[in-house]
Amino acid sequence: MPRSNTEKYADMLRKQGLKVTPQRLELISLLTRLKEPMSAHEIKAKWKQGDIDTVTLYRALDALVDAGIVQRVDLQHGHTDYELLVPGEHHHHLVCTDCGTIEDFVGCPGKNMEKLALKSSSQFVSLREHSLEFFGTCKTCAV
Amino acid sequence: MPRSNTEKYADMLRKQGLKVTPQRLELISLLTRLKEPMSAHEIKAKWKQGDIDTVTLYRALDALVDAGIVQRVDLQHGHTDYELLVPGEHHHHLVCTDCGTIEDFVGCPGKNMEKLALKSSSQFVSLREHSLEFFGTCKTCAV
DNA sequence: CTTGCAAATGCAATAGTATTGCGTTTATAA
DNA sequence: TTATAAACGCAATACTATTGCATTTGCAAG
Repeated sequence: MPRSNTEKYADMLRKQGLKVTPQRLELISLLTRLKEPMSAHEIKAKWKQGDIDTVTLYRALDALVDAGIVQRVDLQHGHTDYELLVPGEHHHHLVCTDCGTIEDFVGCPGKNMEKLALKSSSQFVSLREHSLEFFGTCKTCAV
Repeated sequence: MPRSNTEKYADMLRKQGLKVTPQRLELISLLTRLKEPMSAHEIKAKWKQGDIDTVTLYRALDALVDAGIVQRVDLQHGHTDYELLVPGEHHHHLVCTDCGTIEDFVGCPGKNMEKLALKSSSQFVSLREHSLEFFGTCKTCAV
């Protein structure tokens, strides 16, 4: 990760009152380079600087999620996946149920949908987030 | 559960080549009456006829999901929730992140969204399903 | 109604995911 | 440089879900 990028994320951490630790920086670095949702287990396996404790990893992930730097994703794999949250650029995923291929979907009409959902609701006054994932078949698997 | 309803689901099971067992019927009955997504643990706790083995419950749930009678839902509770799938009436949920209140959202523009997602995709040829849940604050919790 | 058998169940064991408590280390502000 | 709250690492454990196998059962064929 280039120094400028590291500094960018370090600033984001400090702004949230979080300490800048080697573990958190490597975690961000990993997520930046991989650019695909990853489970805690996968992240641990890819760890470069020695090893990271599972608990520390989960706590670091929690912290980054709270700070709005990372988001959780459920791709129906039986565990939570994590990915870097590019500010201002919110996206979802297309998942191939055969081979697991993942493609990003960036054209989500999020605000409109939330408006629609709120309008039809009798109990809710505000919506902050939504999850949206598509499941189907990719070219390669559609014989 | 009225007899006619029981027979309806029994038929659905038989049509899928599945046996009609007391456990599966009580499971469907529970889900029918509760009408809110429930975890396997919650279902087990609500079991009337004696007790159901955890493994049997998970296998029954899997079978019903495969048969298109039940669907899995991820409400970010750290586990899978299950709910009855009313045929032809697909819906999503609004979840209050404070108190856990759940409200159904029925006006999902599913087909349109899938079309949109497919159009923007370079790797996918078909989409079969999607997950969509909203997270926000309900009236009661919005002081 | 009986019977045969594949499907379903129950139990024990275990895998996988995630969290808690606590003593030690470390980032950072004073 | 130092004090301290935050973060870390280790051990233990909780929770969610699955596998293997012996037993039971739904149900179709006779």
